Amino acid sequence: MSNLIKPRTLKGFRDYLPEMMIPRERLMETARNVYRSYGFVPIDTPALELSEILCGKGGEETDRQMFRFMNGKRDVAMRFDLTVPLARFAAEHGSNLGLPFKRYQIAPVWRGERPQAGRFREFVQCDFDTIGTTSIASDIETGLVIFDLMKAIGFEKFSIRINNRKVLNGLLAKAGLSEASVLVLRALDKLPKIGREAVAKEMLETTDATQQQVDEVLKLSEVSGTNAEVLDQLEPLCSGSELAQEGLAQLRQVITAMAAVGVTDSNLQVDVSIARGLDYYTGTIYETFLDDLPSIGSVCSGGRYDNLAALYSKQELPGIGASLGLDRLLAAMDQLKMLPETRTTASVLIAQFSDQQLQTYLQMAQALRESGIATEVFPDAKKIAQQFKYADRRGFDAVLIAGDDEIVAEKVQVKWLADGSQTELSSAENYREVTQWLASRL
RNA sequence: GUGGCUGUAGCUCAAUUGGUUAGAGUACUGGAUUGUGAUUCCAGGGGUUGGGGGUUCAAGUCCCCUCAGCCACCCCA
Repeated sequence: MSNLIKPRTLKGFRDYLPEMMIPRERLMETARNVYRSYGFVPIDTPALELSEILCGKGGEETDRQMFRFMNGKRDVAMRFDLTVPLARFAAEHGSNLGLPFKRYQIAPVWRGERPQAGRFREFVQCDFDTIGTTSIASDIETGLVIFDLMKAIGFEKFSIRINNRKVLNGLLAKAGLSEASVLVLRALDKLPKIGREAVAKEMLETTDATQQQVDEVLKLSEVSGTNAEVLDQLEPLCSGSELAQEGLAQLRQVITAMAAVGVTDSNLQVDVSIARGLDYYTGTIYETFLDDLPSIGSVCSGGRYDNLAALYSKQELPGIGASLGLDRLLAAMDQLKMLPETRTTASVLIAQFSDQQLQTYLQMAQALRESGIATEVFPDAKKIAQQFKYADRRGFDAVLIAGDDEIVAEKVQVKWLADGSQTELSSAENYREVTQWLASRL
């Protein structure tokens, strides 16, 4: 009869072991560095907010499936994204921020959705947004940040899909389908997945559109080819709609500018079917898929919005931003076996021969750390074979060996684990030779 | 939130038509090898078969509930 509590985590919530957490922290650092390289500044906001802030006046939280509960008499909820809190933040601190304002925020969010591969109830988003400007330069920059981010993480084969809501909205208006735009776009979004026929069927079933109107919209499904070709094919479709033409021109500008900086068709594709994302997107929209694992979904999406803080402020706040799904990306990298099996944060292990020499080892370790080399001293004077095994399993780069013989001779043996080579170096001058040798190879 | 599939050592999997003390590989710990890691050999620890209930002389195998994972919706990172 056991009254122990069974240790377990809630559905969609997970623990992160070192082999997962080490690359996870590295990803966050990479994102941070890329954002900073464009001048984005960090902010943070609370995990918990008043429900009315997160779901608006009507309290229509049905879609978002957020974690919501009463805290005494307060109706509160956990944030489900970082964009809504940014809107509140901007409205609250607007006058102090100065515009344009570029911020990044790397933080966990919570959604009560049913989990699946790459979909969790708690996951970290890495958001970056530029608010207070409608310039197309921000649209371009957003695409470049996504590109840099993916490259910096180590991806070559990825596709940033780009579209413009104005093209879509213009064409819908032209076809007389503005009323049903949400439903029509939702169906259109499934085009690559379920095909033209199924999309047409869904549109006819969920809206009161006529066959003719549906055919009109689905002319979009016929465009194909390179970005230049797609843009040219869209030209006649957009004629007659000022809005659509404006969107098309913006699309062209972004594509051209990104190409000028080296982002080519292999990583950036115009995709007229992408429409999703929150309802508030009004211009350029981005989604990013991994060519080797498209089923995991978009790992980085975003877009332009006209008025972010409409719920909280009378001041109009246009902007554009996107969000990297860190945990989804990590799940994808895990599936693609892209994660190193490193289980150490130090690169050098100092073997311990006898506890009599512990001080020597500590001094040695300190000397290495002072030159920026993360070093671990093995805690027990165990058999040397076991200490090597430990170093090998954890993924250390090198083992330092200093037994009585070496210490007397003022020498240190450095064994490089990758190739098994061993070098004897002097321990004089506070291990200068050792630190230099290591620094040159790490 | 709706519908479906799955669940056996840390991991990958076994276990005749329900039939005795649930096995193997690998990983882990120690030894062979008292100063050298991916080889070899030996030994050891680790499972109330996700949890609970039911049917049966007998359940890892069948039924129900629950929890978790996965898939399709929904939605989205």
